[in-house]
Amino acid sequence: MDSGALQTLSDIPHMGGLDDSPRGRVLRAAAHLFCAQGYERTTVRDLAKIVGIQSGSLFHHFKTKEDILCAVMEEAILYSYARMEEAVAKGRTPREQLLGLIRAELESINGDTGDAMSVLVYEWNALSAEKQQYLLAMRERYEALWLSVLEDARKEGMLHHDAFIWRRLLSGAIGWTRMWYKRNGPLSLDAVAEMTLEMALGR
Amino acid sequence: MDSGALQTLSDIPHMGGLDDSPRGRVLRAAAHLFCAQGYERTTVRDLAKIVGIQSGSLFHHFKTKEDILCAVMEEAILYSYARMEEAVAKGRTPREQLLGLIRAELESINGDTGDAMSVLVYEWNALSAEKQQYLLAMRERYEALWLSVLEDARKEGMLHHDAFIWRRLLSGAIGWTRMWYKRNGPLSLDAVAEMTLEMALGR
Amino acid sequence: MDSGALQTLSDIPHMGGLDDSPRGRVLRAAAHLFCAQGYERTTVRDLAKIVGIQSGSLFHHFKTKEDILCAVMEEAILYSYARMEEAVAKGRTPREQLLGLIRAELESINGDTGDAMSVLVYEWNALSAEKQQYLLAMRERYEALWLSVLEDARKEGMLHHDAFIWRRLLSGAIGWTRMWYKRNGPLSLDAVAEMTLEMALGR
Amino acid sequence: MDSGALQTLSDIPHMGGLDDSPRGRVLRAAAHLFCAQGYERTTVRDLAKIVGIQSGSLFHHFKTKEDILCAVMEEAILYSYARMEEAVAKGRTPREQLLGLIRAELESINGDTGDAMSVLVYEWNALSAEKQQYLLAMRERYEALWLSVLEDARKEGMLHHDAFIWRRLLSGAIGWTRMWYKRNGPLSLDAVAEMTLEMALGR
DNA sequence: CATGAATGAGGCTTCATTCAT
DNA sequence: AATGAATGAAGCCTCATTCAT
Repeated sequence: MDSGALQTLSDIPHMGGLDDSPRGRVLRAAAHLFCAQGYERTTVRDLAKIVGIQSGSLFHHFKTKEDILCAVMEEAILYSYARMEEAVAKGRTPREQLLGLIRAELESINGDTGDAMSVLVYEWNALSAEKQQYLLAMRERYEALWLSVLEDARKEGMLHHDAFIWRRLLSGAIGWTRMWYKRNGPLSLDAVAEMTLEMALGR
Repeated sequence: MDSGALQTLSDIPHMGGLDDSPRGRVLRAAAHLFCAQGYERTTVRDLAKIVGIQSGSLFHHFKTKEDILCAVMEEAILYSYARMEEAVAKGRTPREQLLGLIRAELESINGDTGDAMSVLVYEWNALSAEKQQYLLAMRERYEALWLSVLEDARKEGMLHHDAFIWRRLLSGAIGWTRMWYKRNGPLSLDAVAEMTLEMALGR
Repeated sequence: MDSGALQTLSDIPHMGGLDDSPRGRVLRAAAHLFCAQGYERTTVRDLAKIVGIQSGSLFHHFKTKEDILCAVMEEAILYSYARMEEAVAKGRTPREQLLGLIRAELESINGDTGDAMSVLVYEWNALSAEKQQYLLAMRERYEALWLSVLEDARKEGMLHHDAFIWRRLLSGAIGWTRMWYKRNGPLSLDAVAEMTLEMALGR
Repeated sequence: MDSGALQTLSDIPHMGGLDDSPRGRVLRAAAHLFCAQGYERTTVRDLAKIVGIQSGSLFHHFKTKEDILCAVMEEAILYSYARMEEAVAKGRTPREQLLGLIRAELESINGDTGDAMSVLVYEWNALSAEKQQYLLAMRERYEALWLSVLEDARKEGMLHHDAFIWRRLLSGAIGWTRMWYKRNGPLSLDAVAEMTLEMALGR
């Protein structure tokens, strides 16, 4: 989270499915900078410098700075959703599916898409109403996947309360891991996933 | 981008222990605007307008805009800490104390200090390193209170894992309530506190 | 019309009723530069330099560069209209009134408001539709004054054609004087006015 | 600011002697856009889009944007001059020649070369001094033709004043027709020419 | 203490022009 | 000839901060 000196692109993890096209390089750098410094505090010159182009050249690929922000968020949602969908498909029981979901979201938040996921949460207000609307549809599909799995779990008696609220408490707990979880520390992401599941289901 | 019309001060909840001095009025308005629009997107003119003074006059009370941000955060920590301390003093068992803590933090985050608490989390990167250092000491005392209560609970066999990690998962879950909890909805804060405790301790 | 090196404000004629307020100084300089170089080719820094302030300071007095253009045009219309109204009031016969009008418009176009009048004609397309609408109301009142005098002349048998068309031919002839009439030349403005009237009425 | 949707080339009148070579197509589009939006407000991308090529390709035909402007003006002068020369040759008396000239210039200004003629007047200042110099020679030849005919008329007692001044008043009146004359209106160009001649010569 | 005009650095964006393909 | 990505200078405007009144 601490930016230090401005890096070059090769120091930034290769996020999601972004290729080495100019567009992909801009989005990777943007996710990193918007997360580390904040959207407003990141200038288009900062961004261009890391990508290795002139600031004016950014505008061949994106019409405005806000479009870049929006594209970063879109990639975050799409890529994370894909990971979650795969996890749900693999799980054989609601418990396995729920663990898979937790594991997938933890991976999205703490892995190579983590910067973009943070930006999605922290810079939401920087978007115009229209762009919020556009992304909201994607976010709803994302949440619907969670709710369907939690609802299954509730029907099997694993949850004693509303699936909505349970998702929200979980969402907060998982999202917050970004603030403290260290990839190279003693704790594996799988272990965090297990503990989170335990917290969710008791025992 | 613009969150509705700019309000006047009397529409903004009377946060914490802030009196009606110029300083108090500025901090209340700042907490509100920084939370609603973000620190960078809030201009000192926006702020002055709500307070009902000219932008130049702000600088008689605070040296810089960043000082205002820092003061908002400081108030948030101090006031929330006081509320938690009181809750712990009232609790007779670790369980009661933990519920009290959860209830107190939920109140801080969703009550009249909620804007300031949000700013504390969302705008942390806007602070210079020195100011972060200054506030970090207060945040550590704040966390220490949580850890001592959780540690007591763990000693009594109520927690099966590290108190640190449990605090972090709880912290995320509680903090995130700001995104979804509605004061005037069907769910009381006490009910949320109970559910959160249940999640933390199982059963 | 040839700008040469950028001048300082004191070299620019003291147009119309503009006082020495910042606003007045900006408008005088703007009329001069917009006329000499064109609106688009005049930068706000050019303008600020002549006024003797920083470019950012312009925006305390006018919200946008376009607002400055609009204000220049407004002053041109209002001031010229006042001059024409006075001339009409003084004339005792349609012939005298018509000569007075011609004389007044020649003065507006070749005198101290000449830059602003040129800008009004040459930079009309630089205005947004809304601002054009706003000024159009003023221009219509301006033209109405001409038409009423020309109509009186026609009723007295001095004109053999439509007043509308006669006004338009006259308007072109008068406006174009800016391209060739030299104040310090051998020809007085009164002489030009006489010749123009003679052209209009024959004999 | 934006004068309706951007058209395609086939909507633009086929000006003067311009063929369908790339050069001719660019000049036709440029005359139209420079007139409708102004030279500075027209981007080379606007221009290329109407022509149906990429903006970079423009520079295979013209070295700079200013060269395009200059070429438009040059075509305007040359074509209009040719039309006037023909009219003079046809006239048998000074009166006929003068009417022919007026008719020819009205046609140039309100016909298919009208855009280019407007550009010649309105965008003169956009040219560098060298290019102005270059075109000035052509304009002088153009004016000389007028003056010789007016001088003949004066010698025959048809004018009571200086031919120079009479040309200037006429030039203004004729040029200004572009602002109000409508081709499809009730008034023919021949009628306007007659009235203008009447104004010039009296009776 | 309050005002509000002025500062001046810096932000986002546009655009004519170039050049490798 | 044509393309279209890239350049880099320059444009308009914003904004925290200062200071004379």
